[in-house]
Amino acid sequence: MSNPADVSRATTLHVRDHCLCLHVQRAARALARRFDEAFRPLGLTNGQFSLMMALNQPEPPPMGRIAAFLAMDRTTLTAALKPLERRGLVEVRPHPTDRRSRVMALTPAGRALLAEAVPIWTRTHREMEATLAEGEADRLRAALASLAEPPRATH
Amino acid sequence: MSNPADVSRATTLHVRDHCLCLHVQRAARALARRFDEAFRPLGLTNGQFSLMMALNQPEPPPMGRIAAFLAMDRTTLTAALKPLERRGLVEVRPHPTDRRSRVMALTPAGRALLAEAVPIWTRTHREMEATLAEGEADRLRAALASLAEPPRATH
DNA sequence: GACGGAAAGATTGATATCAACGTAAATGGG
DNA sequence: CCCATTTACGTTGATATCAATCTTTCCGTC
Repeated sequence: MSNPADVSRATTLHVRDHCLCLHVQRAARALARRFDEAFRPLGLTNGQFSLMMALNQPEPPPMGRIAAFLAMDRTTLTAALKPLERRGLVEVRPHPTDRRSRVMALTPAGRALLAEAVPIWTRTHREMEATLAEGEADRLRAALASLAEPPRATH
Repeated sequence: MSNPADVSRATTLHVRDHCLCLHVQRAARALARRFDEAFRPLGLTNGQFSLMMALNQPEPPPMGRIAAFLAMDRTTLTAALKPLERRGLVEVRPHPTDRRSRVMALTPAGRALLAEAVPIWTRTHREMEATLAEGEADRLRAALASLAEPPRATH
């Protein structure tokens, strides 16, 4: 039944308990569900909220910059914009000078919906942060940010 | 142009810098890409690796237990099994006594592929953990685990 | 100005994710 | 034993995610 080449029980348990990738994916799914549920009355997901918040700036940003900020593929951003455009919350326009590029901006309806979403975020985030020890949130953010950075070249 | 009801610049920046959900999603995407790339020679994704590792136990577990462990929807697990079944890495069988339930088990080919994947995980994980300060990984895992827990009822 | 490489996105195809709804089986109370 | 409830999954439809590949445009060099 058991082959000597198989992964041992001890190794299995070690990986399960220590894999940061698994821990992060698990937390990502749980948090996504929780915020999705909170935003549901507005018809927004956590990802749509974060994207719209990233677009809420004076100068309409190009797609590449936002994709990098969200650490997502450019093509994922293209797809994520579709439902928001359909609902008239976001507008995509050609870049004024660079014809390769496109810039994104919230519409008035988008800004209005975002304003409704912020109190929900505040409440949900406060509840969530309450499960963490004092000062733990800051440390957590810092650690996640360093993990999200692309691997440094070793030279 | 600017409506008094709009979300202020200060609020926008606060949410962007503090939202744990965003930080976790970002790290999740970055880590997923990194492990996916490492496992690519084997044709595995990080999620498939974690799932197979979770199945690598003496008793074939039922779907619900694994879905809970991975903090994912049961239907997501159903979908995730499809490619692994097609490749003959995992087998799904009816539960021996409970006819509602189904249990999953690695095939010999699945166990063999998992054995190839473990050294890749070890190397990649070591590189990744190196970007964290001493003891930071343990704290990070603990914080993520508490975030991944379902919100406690307040009574 | 032509040309070659780099940059910015789009499209396609595969998998991942979950809510909503539906089905079947176990379970507990009468 | 019967029925209502709970439990365990599946299916469908929508969105999310990324690699691979392609097109268009910009920029620097000659």
